[in-house]
Amino acid sequence: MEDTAAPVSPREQIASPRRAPSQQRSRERVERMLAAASALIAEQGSDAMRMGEVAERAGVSIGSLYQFFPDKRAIIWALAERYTAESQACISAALAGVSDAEGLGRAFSELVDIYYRLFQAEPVMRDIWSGTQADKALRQLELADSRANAEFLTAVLKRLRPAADPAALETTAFLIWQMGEAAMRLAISVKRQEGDRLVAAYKRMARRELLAE
Amino acid sequence: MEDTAAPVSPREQIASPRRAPSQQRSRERVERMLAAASALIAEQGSDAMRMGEVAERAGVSIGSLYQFFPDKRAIIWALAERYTAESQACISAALAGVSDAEGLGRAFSELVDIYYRLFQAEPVMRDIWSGTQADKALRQLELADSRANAEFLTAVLKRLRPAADPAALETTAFLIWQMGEAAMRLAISVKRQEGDRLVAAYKRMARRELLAE
DNA sequence: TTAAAATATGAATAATCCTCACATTTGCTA
DNA sequence: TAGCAAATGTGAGGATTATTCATATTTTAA
Repeated sequence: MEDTAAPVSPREQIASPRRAPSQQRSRERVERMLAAASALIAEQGSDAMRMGEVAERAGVSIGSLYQFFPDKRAIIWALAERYTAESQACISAALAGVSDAEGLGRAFSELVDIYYRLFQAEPVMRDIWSGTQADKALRQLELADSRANAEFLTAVLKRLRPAADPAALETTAFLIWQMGEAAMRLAISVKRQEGDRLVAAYKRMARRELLAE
Repeated sequence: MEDTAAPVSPREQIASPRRAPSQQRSRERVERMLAAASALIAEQGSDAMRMGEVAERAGVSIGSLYQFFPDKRAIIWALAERYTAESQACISAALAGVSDAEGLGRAFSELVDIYYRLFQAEPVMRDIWSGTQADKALRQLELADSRANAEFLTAVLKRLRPAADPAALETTAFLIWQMGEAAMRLAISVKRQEGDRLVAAYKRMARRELLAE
């Protein structure tokens, strides 16, 4: 009745990759697909997003959608990748010029504010990073992104505390980063006022850890 | 073609509740269903868990499964509820007798260790709390659980620092708790050694926040 | 001009969740 | 104990949706 001897779970199979659009026409259509997906995720969440609806709203056939995205997750991944690229640039810029403890404190505080506002304003980003735990590929992307972001922080810390154990600084930066994301996620899922207080508390904790010691 | 005027997204509809098993026979069968679900989640994750497979492994028909669980999420919720009940008892016990800062430090440290070991040892628990973001009902359960756990911590803090603003203490406790869960999730998704260091770093940060100030 | 490559299409396939009409078992009362 | 109502058991089939594929069209490049 079932598969006679399936070596892997069907859900784990990796979809065959698709060609990247090479012509102007298809590049535009892919953009429309991503825009449609983004809008639908904002409206209903990525779980409720239907492939047929994405195609319809983008004005393409369902077949065209699958011409460029091997499966549903690939669309979400593509959107996620854009967000990571954007935010990394922003973080890198914010931390690049930091040269003393005071500067770090200020830059970090601003960064948290920016991220918090971003989380509040971007339902798509929120949705994608929420689903991160369920999807291995997405989880890897998020971890890689988090590590990259932590890297910027680590670089600053190494500059400020040359004597400290580099591995410990890396751990600290990575943890602070991940906790920040957790704090944001928590903050947006409770009442606004409590959310603000949670983010403020996180900021205080993180700054204490970053500056002291 | 589509629904003519669907007032709610079909995915958001809440499944009709089911009768609780009242006879000995059915209670045993429900136990078997939960055990089967648990085993399958441990093997493949809750997303890959198939209702048909749960029924088959439990030795019941698919219809019987739906007799007691309105939908797939309900099974996962039932398992989640058991874990929360168990862990709350454990946390309450660990923090109940704390009366001074040193005791809090010790109790908290032990609690983190216990949780970390639990996370490492229980793939089902891990899986369920991971999927928490995607499922509104589960997310609510997790938040409620987290609040309840933070409550124990808050109670201790209020005892130790009667002068402090109670709302601030609550926020602190809640945040520390959620961050702990984030740290655990992170720790188990990286190499063991790095995970250990991350948990240790979290412990240090959290203790500093709990004891100082 | 024309053949090859790229792209477009949507009916058909496949995998699953879940329902429902009907069968069986249990608990209870006369 | 007979007999009935409630509880429980069953699995074929309805419904939804991701994904494929044979085929048609458009673009590129020689």
